[in-house]
Amino acid sequence: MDSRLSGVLHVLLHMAEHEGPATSETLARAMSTNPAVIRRLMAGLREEGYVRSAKGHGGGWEMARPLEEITLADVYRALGSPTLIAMGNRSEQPQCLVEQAVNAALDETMSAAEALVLDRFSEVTLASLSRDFHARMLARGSLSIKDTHNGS
Amino acid sequence: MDSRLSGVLHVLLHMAEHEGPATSETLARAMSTNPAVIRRLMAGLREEGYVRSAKGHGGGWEMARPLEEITLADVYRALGSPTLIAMGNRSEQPQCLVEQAVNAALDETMSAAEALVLDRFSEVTLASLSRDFHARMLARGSLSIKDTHNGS
DNA sequence: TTTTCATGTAACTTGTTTAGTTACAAGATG
DNA sequence: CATCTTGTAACTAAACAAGTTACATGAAAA
Repeated sequence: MDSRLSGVLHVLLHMAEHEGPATSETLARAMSTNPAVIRRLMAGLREEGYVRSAKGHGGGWEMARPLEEITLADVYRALGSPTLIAMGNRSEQPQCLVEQAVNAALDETMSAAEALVLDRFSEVTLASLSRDFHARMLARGSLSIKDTHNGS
Repeated sequence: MDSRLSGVLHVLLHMAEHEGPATSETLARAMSTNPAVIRRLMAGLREEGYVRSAKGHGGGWEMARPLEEITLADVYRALGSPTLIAMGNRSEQPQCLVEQAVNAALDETMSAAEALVLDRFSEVTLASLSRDFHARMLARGSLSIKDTHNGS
């Protein structure tokens, strides 16, 4: 199952907590994955201007805009709007009228579900996710993000 | 992409139009696929009692209940409730509080979308799909289902 | 200027899932 | 008993995300 959105949000919040630029290496360790995966995930966000990257000493990744100004819908689009719905039609543009009727019914429902998701995404900012994270940290009694992960 | 629901609905409506039992062979031709695919698709529906199958001469597939009594939700469940949403979490039960916050936000949205789909499915019967199909047939001026497919 | 660090990106491998295919056993009808 | 049809397992093919490896590019430090 596609976990790119989940992954990239995780990365972004870690970045936001990080003092100064965070390298792909650092982020990859926090996510138990590979630096190249981080770079691949972030490519679209960089192009859209949500994050910045720099090469060489002291380089790495930084937020380029405030968390308040970035919604989940922005992040989702920056990933290339990957498929949300797992069920599709057997064929688009079928000649068979039976299949047309089936497609019409399913399309209507799936479009509504997709619209619902995008609506909600557009109403959640990275800042609100960050607030939720800090609330969880208080609830647990952790003082730093470093206490909060052991590889995951 | 998973097109089993689309496929099985297509099969069911063809079956409903068919005089007497329809063989897997016949249905497979109408769907441009293989008889074994039809049998595999229908296995769950047979177990749930929505369709009947018979071996030997004059055998094949028939509806076991009126179209009016079968909803898309019934069919969906008979398929084993395959995944509706294509995006998931990187890991369930993460230790990382960042990931917990991300998961919570995504889960909430995805659950809502899934509930919306299932709600709609439960309100659409095979009979209503069939009515839509017949309306399309009238609109096109076809007199028989046989005019409506050339392999699809 | 040379070394080191870090990103950018392509290519390949792996794992998972659906669809399609083949083959054949089991059972029902003529 | 011959034929038809389902039931099911096993295999292949195609698609796709994720992980991995490798190396070119470019920036900072020594």
